[in-house]
Amino acid sequence: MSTAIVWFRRDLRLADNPALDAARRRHDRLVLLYIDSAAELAPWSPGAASRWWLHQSLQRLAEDIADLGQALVLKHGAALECLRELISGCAADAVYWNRLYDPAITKRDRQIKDELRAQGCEVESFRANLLFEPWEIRTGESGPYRVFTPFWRACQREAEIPEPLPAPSKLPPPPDPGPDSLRLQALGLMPALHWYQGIADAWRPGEQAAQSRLAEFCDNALADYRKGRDIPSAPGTSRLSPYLHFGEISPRSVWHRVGQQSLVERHHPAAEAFLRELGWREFAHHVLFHFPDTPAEPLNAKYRDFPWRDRHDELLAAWQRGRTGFPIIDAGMRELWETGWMHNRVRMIVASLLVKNLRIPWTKGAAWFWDTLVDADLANNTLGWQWSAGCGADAAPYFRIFNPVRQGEKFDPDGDYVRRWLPELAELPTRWIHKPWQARGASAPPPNVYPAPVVDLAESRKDALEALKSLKNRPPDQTR
DNA sequence: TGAAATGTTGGGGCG
DNA sequence: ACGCCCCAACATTTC
Repeated sequence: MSTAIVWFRRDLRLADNPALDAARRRHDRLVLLYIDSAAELAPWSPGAASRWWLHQSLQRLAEDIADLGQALVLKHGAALECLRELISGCAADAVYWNRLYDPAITKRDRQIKDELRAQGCEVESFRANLLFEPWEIRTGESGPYRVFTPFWRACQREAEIPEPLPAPSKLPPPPDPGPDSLRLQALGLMPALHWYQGIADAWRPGEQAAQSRLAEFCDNALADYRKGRDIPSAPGTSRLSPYLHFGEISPRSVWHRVGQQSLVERHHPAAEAFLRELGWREFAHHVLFHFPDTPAEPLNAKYRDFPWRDRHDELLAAWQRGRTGFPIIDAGMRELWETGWMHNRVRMIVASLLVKNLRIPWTKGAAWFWDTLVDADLANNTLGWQWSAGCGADAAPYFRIFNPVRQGEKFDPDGDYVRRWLPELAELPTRWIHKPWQARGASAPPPNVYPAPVVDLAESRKDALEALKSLKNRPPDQTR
């Protein structure tokens, strides 16, 4: 009689779960475990919106497991201690988990693996959450990639991506007696105040919802993805990011479902464009794995001395609350606040404004996204912000400064997105919808209804370029 | 996965 | 018929 612990982390699914699959094939008794070990992941323990999602997702997973006659065991505390207690409590022989790649997590997991093996426990980790391991993909000089396109080409030279594993239809029972479990409520993941109604209305966490979201995307939006993905008022993107972050769906499942779409084969331009976004996710994890300091430090070292604005609390607050006076920005920031998510096109626009026009450090934007996004992911968030700030891998050149008016007119031409999130501008004619400060007479929104712009676009753009020039004259570009 | 400044072209109005 | 100007539309350069 042998017992294995399956340690769930951010792989909150039954389908295509290699650790679960191996454990149920090799052992007669299973303990299905989740440990709330957020404290040891500081400063990148999950933010408020992520904790809400995690709570919901754990609830779904526990239900799905209960349907198979098993139970999800919940623990709280340092992971190594929890595992040790459980191993001795149920005489477990093995611990299995699926790998994660955040620096603090890889370090901790390595330690746990060593310690448990030293005490004679079998430990195995599995690839489940990435298509390609960060260490598998190497440049010609066998270093990590820092540019996306050659990285993605190298990935595509790798072997075919295996088909996802089916969900088990039955599971080995728990040991007898089964281990104690905390109640989900006791983890304290749900916010004390009821601010999450908008998020709850916008999302349905869990593995089943992830599968139907994917199917709906493939049926309705995939064919027109290349254009549709840039229109924030339209359902043109997959909205799979939170499901992928928490592992409610695996990238392999997405890869194969998109590749098999009857109308849109793998090499159809629409499928390639979408799968390329999965590629960016891979790239973000690759970069974070090889450059573990990047959540706090620019990859390009010369940006450490960038002349950020000194006192920016008020401007930062205006940006966070969606009170900058630029409709596309404010609409995005309110979509984020209300639903825990923001359309990717708009993420780029709000990031550009914060970093370039307001000259507020990108780490402040990253911190706000970390706390408010339901898909907050250290790899993706870090790459995205460093890309926007121009200091990261394959970054946008610093002089690439988005003009929120132009971007609004280009990607939200009728103002549908702005009107949806800024009801105070609902009556404003389309002509002024992206520049209400130019409206005159009755259609002009009074300043107590909608604020005037917090910066002058032309002037702040010039200042940003000036700041960049001050970097250029610095000693040789020391990238690290 | 930019924007603005500057340069070029070509059609139409008009003396 | 012609040259001139205006300016939109596009292309190129620069940041």
